[in-house]
Amino acid sequence: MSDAHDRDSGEPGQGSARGIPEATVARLPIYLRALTTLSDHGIATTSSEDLAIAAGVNSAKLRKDLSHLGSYGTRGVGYDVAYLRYQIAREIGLTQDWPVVIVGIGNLGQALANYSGFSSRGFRIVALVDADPALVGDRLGALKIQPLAALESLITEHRVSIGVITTPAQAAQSVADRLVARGVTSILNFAPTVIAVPDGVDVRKVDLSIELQILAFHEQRKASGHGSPEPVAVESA
Amino acid sequence: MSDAHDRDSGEPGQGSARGIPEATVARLPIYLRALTTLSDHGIATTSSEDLAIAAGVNSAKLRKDLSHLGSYGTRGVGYDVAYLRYQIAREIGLTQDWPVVIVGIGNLGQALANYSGFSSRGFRIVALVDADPALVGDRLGALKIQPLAALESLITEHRVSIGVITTPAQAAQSVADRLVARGVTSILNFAPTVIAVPDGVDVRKVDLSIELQILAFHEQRKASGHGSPEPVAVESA
DNA sequence: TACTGTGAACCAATTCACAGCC
DNA sequence: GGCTGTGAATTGGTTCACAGTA
Repeated sequence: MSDAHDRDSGEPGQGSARGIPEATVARLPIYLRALTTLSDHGIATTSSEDLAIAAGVNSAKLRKDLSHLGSYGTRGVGYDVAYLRYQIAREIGLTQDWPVVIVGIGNLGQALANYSGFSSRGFRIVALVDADPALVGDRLGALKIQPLAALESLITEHRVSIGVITTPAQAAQSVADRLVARGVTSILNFAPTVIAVPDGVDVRKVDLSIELQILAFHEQRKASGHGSPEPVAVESA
Repeated sequence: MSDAHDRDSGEPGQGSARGIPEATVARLPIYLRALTTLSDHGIATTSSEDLAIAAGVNSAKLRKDLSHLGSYGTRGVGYDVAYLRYQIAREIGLTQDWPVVIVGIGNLGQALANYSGFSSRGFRIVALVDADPALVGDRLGALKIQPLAALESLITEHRVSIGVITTPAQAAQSVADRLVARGVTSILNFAPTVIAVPDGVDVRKVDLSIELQILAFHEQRKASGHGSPEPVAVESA
């Protein structure tokens, strides 16, 4: 996948107890979401087959993924929804609280600040920072936008370990440097540029226009009949 | 892993001329962006080594990726920035115009509607649609927000082939069904739910809270010394 | 000489298929 | 009987290392 996100650091060759493959880690949140939905619908038990459908993967992959966490199912029966949900949440680390700072309060930063999907999952946005003096002091929900100069003290004050960068591309590296210098070790980067960080710091990037470009590539292929004129139905959806 | 997106349809076993691996496709937009940056800085020629650094990958991967498109470099010299840029843009399909509709004009939908990164790359947002009567009629840039009932006619009128869903989760499937019924074959889904589509339709999903959860997982690992107490420097950044 | 393009080797992820258990 | 958990097989992707060439 694609995402194919790049994960470079982290001891790859360690044969220790807990070596959950990166591809599995990326799917755990999806399983968690599916389990929450099932739970909301009053479903108490599920099978790998049903859960896989709810998560949009195949059941073999789901079982293999879950097997990396432990044996939380019952052969012949399936999985207890609430129990499995808790185990995955714990594995991801959602049973604790993660203070987050958002740097760059443009349209996207505002959208993220208001996004309920964060707060409902243990992420607490504790500070909003922007370089534009015209924005500083504005309220957004319960938070006031702070000047960029306050970044360092805010990180320390709120013990922030995850930073979100929603600045223009040209500002992103400098913001990343300042986050890292103050001890932030995880960065979610929405700025359309590559940022360099020292080893031990995790960066995930989301580039909205890249996603559209990937779609455009496939769309172009479909438009020009480059082999089979009709989309062939290989496997059912 | 990218992100590890799932790509299911599309003839996988076709031995035709053009079988570009999905992982490569996902990186082409990154190379394109890096080339544009180099070009903006007045750089006319580059090597796989320099371009790889600008794109945040290693040079062997870059060369292998480019080799799938053809031989656009010169041994002993490198790549012509403008030429390679054009070739990649053409491969992705950015030399043509892609009309896009955005459904769901909440915070995120608005952010996307205003995002300049789309328009600058051949994506033209031709319609904004929302189910909330209170929003309908509002202007956003050059566009008026239209009622959900207008979705079908807008798709036809503007020949839309790419749809962006930024609705709440519960509305996403119904919107997807309507898009697909009118001939949309590529969907970018921001709603935090799995949507089912028939074979031949491409869906890419972006879930902002999932990205944070993946970071949280690694952050948790770093916090509890689970093997090596200090982050080990394996390779330089 | 310096750099690309690519077979070969390696590694990660997915899928298959069935043993093991309730 | 029905479902999980997992070795084995397969597929896809990355990295190595060097032959080929301007």
